[in-house]
Amino acid sequence: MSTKNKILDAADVLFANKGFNGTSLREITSQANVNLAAVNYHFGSKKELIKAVMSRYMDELSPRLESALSLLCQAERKPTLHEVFSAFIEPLLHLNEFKENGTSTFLQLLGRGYTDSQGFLRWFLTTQYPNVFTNFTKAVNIAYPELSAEEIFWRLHFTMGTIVFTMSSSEALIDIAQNDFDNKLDIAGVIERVIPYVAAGVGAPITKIEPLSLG
Amino acid sequence: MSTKNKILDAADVLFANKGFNGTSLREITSQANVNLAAVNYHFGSKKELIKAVMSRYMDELSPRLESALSLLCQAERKPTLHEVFSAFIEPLLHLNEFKENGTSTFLQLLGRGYTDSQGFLRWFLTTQYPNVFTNFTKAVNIAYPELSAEEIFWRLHFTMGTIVFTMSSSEALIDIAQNDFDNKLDIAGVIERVIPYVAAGVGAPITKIEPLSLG
DNA sequence: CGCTATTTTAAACAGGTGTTTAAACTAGTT
DNA sequence: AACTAGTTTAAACACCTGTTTAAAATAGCG
Repeated sequence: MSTKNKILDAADVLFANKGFNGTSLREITSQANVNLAAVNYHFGSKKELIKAVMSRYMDELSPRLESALSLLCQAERKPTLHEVFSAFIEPLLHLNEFKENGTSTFLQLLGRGYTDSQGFLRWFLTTQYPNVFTNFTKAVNIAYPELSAEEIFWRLHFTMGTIVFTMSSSEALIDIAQNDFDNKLDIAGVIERVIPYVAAGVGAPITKIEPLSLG
Repeated sequence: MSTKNKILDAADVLFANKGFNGTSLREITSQANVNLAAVNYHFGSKKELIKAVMSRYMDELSPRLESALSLLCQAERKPTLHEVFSAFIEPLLHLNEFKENGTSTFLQLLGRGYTDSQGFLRWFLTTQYPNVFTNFTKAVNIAYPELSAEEIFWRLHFTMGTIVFTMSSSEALIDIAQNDFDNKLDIAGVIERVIPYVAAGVGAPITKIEPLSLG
């Protein structure tokens, strides 16, 4: 395997588990059995390495997601919200084929990206892969036309939060759940559970926003 | 103001904005106009300072939340999920009185705590303030008795994710929303919007979990 | 005042960070 | 075999990290 890929693989799991700030280049290079300077030689800087790790996933995910959502939008029958969110399952689980546990690390990394590094990764994703957001918005708009653009904006970000946050701590949560409820489950099981939740959340009836009464 | 409080105030906003790992003691102490060694003198270590910052909020929040939820549980009429989540509003907004911008920083800090520092803060909160979780579970159980304990567990963590994640990036989101939709809003407005979402999510109909079909 | 206990201060500590350098090594090509 | 371009290597760079030290300053009290 090439040095570049060895670095990407090691950085992937370390970033997911310890965050971008929490992972040093020395940890990455020693995990990858590679010289320290190799990161700067092949990627230029740590920041560029972070981008490369994310791009590896996004380049695989983005087109699959786009086609799944546009298929849904072009269908005769209006899709349900549940179907819109289910459209994410196949592209996400496909990441597992091209890399073991790809789904979980990708979603963990996404969560890291939102909280670490003061949002530079959010900037990177929204500018480099804007289609993912616009396609998603379109699909939701078809499934629930009464929702205003602003409501969609907020509810989609709530959904991002639910997914990303859940997945970034999914290992710990699965551990707790298996202890407390004696019920075996994995990432796919968590996804099965979260979809009805976010579908119902996005599909919540529209409530007029009024000033808070703190009775 | 005492040195201890000057440090707590400075650490509060810096931790919220840049994360625990991303904030150095030198940033904190220079922001607080205090000598570097003061942190270790008054708190012992950076880790203890983090705990102190969180405890300041939790000690204020926990009893208010407990009484609000138990009031709801003891009422004759069965509460709705919307009411259960609304019970959080007053205790959360009360944090604003006891410290300026208290609400926003607290939820941001909560978000940091889940992703930074490999979950030591989650351990701290669940062991030091377990009532918050059990009371919440009880209230949801009354409002939606058909939900199994395991389903409640998952949906409450989904809700945590929604809230915490949204609030930890609330500033950025509010900025975007104001640009795109020309609609002034603040933290309270976001809370107004997120409650119908999470109430609908937790109240989603129960779906039999089956093995995924990836057709 | 003088004594004590608490607090503040500047300096140093040992170790970790991302990045750069220049020399060594490894193919591939003529 | 000799030259070249690409890659790897160990060492050093300058800077930042949390923590500790011992001296200086401050406050509280008899």
